[in-house]
Amino acid sequence: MAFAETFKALSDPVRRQILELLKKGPLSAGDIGSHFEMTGATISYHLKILKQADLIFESREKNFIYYQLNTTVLEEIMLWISELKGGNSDAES
Amino acid sequence: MAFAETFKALSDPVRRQILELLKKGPLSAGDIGSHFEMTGATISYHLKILKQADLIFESREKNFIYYQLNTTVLEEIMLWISELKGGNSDAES
DNA sequence: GGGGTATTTAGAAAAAAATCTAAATATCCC
DNA sequence: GGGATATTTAGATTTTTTTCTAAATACCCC
Repeated sequence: MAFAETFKALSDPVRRQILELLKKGPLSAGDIGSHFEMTGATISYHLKILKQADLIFESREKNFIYYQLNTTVLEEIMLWISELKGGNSDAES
Repeated sequence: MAFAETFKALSDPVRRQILELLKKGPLSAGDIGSHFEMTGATISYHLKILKQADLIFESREKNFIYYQLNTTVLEEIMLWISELKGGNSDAES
């Protein structure tokens, strides 16, 4: 159940910002890092969390690793929130 | 910007479960606590986080404090996720 | 008012997460 | 192969979060 993992991954501002950066297209770890005031190691840590949550995936090319958004998991989150908003749990009248 | 707060609040499994309990209707702090293996103080802590994130609100009655879901903030989260999925940031063709 | 129940607050302890530095891999390209 | 660049891993430290116990509030009802 990677569900909890996804929520955890989304809870950090840096990681959300990374996702927003990737919205515009794939970026290398270095490119991503250049947007933040932290070491590459820390960025790598955040990328690992996002990867484990299935929110991003990587593709290797030349000497770089490019990361891109994986939106499929976001559907699940949307569904959960939607059901929370939706009201009663089983059915409606 | 309570946005980050909301994500943080949603990142904890206990708090998500509390929200799910409240989906069925208002509950007192004690009622909520009876669903978990933790002290009332800890439940109170989680309720405070949820309250600060505007995910729940309380109404006092008799000797009890009843909590209920506030779904308005969830819209914002949905929107954010939706835009992340949606692709380009400003508009569509 | 005063005992009783419900909940919160304060403060400390334990657990988890974020960050750094230094070193390790991995891959490119000459 | 070997130096150069990109990224990750390991381990330690700092910060944040979760949890507990004990005490404090708050409110009810006799």
